[in-house]
Order: sequence, then C-alpha cells, then structure tokens
Amino acid sequence: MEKQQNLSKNQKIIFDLIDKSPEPLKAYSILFNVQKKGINAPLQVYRALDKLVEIGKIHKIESRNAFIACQNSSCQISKATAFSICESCEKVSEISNTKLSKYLSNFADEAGMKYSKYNLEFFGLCKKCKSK
Amino acid sequence: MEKQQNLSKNQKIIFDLIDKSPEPLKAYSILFNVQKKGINAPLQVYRALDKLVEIGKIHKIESRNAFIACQNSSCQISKATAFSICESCEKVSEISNTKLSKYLSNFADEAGMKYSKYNLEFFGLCKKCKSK
DNA sequence: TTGCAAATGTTATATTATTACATAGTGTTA
DNA sequence: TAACACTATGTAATAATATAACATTTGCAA
Ligand SMILES: [Zn+2]
Ligand SMILES: [Zn+2]
Ligand SMILES: [Zn+2]
Ligand SMILES: [Zn+2]
Repeated sequence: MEKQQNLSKNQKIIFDLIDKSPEPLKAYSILFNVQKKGINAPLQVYRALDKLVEIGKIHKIESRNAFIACQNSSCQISKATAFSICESCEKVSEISNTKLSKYLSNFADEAGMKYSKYNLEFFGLCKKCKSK
Repeated sequence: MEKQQNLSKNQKIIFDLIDKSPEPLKAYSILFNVQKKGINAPLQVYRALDKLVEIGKIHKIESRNAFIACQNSSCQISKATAFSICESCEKVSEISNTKLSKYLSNFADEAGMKYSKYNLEFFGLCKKCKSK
C-alpha cells in the first residue's frame, strides 16, 4: 500500500495485481492475468512472488497456495503473520492484533526455545456466511 | 500412537509408515515406500492421508506439504494444531501447550469473531542447529 | 441378504513449483 | 570508462503435488 519504487518491472506488475484483488490469488491465475503484460512463464511469476514475500509486500496463505497483499503496514518483514480464512466463501483477511502478535512472538516452548517467525491461520465462517 | 483398529488396510499401512518416521513425510515419498505393499497410485495415498488428517491421526505441515503423526493424544480432531519447525534441519515437532491452545481457541478478532479451527507454525533453529 | 457407506483400484490429467542455462539491466568502484 | 558484483529477466524443460472420473469391492448394519 505504500512505497514500491524499488520494485522491479515484473515485481510491480504482479504486486499491483495482487494488491487490487479482493481475494488471494494463485500463481497460475496470476500468470494468466499478466500474460498480456509480457510475463509468459511460471518462473517469472514465482520469482516475483518469492521476492515480494521476502520483502513483506505480500504473504502466502499456505493452506491455500495463494497470495495476498500485506494489509498491515507494520509487518514489513513478514515474520509474524496471522490470517482468518472463511471455509465457506474462502475470504481471507490478515489479522493485526497487537496482543496476539506479542503473545506469539514471545512464546517459548517447554524447552524455553523461542522462534524467529510464525504463521497462524484461523478457520471458520465469516460474518456473511455465518448469517446464511 | 493408540487405537487404530478402525483404520482400513491402506490407512493402516500409511499411518504406520508416518508414525515410524522421525521426520515429516511427503506424499510421493510415502507412495514410493508403500509400493511394495501394493499401493501403486498417488490417489490411494492421498485418500488415506485425507482420512487420517480428518480423524486427527496425522497432521499436514502446510508450509512443507508433508505429514507427521499426531504427537499429542488429546488433539483427536486436529482443530487446533501448533508446530515448531527448524529452518536448518527441517525437524518438526508438535507443540502441545495448554496455555497456548486455550489462548488461540478463545481468540476473537476485532469483530468478535471466533474460529473453529487454527493451525500455527513456528519457525526457528532447533537446539542442535543453534549450537552449531 | 439386501442395501448403503466407505474404501479400493486404475487411468488420466490438473495444478503447483523448480532446475538449468543464457542474457540483460543496475549500481559501485577502480 | 571499464570492470565488477549483484539483481532481475527470458525461455525451455521437467519435477513435485494433487485431483477428476469411473468402475469395483468391502464392511457392516437394518
Ligand atoms: Zn502483513
Ligand atoms: Zn465467508
Ligand atoms: Zn496432534
Ligand atoms: Zn535443526
């Protein structure tokens, strides 16, 4: 949502597409959508996705093999991500809850081990689907 | 680790393999390993995996597309899973921490929405790898 | 013993992701 | 500018992961 000057051409094309999408996009759906812009091969998409994930502009929804733009300006490094996923309509939102992220970032297991990174996916029914 | 009477033939073969493995197994590695037992097609493996996940005997490590046996006798339904993953040696352990699971099971987002299920993956270096 | 649900077998195919190798741009510094 | 390192791009081929479709069999309960 903010600076993207330093994105390369392909990275920018692909980020813009994901950022405009109301739903997570899959790699080959991205590929299909950017072919008119001269991106022809899966690898071009995956390379851009890798970079965008690395710099925190997008996140991968692991359980869906899909990508969404970061909705939380503060998680530039994407080391601490949490999402809510509707199992009916597949709507996905990034959760930015300070208490939750503090709790998880400070979590230490029985052995006292702390972790440098986490990804949390919540599943349920979104408001809309619940009321149906 | 406990009852498995009601597993079918293929389910049992595949569960036993996963349960004995010190590391998460991928579907096609499972397939390769059970071909001598007469399981020849990917679909036979995926069907057993789906069922085993459904009944909570195994869990899928989403970020790795791999499967491990449930190490936590209490999570029969696999609606609340947490794992620690070593980014160096790829060792994976299931975390069973009552506080954590209570915290997450009761978590409600800004809109007050609660979730019926979650999956959490922590990443870092395991003890062994850290001391290298 | 009929009937249903779950599981199996088999083939083909869809979807997701990477390897390998060649080329081009970008910025830094000698 | 020339040399260098680094990042990004282009292209082809292929590997790895997962599902569709359809026929058959098995386990078990009414
Ligand atoms: Zn984010
Ligand atoms: Zn929904
Ligand atoms: Zn478990
Ligand atoms: Zn390790």
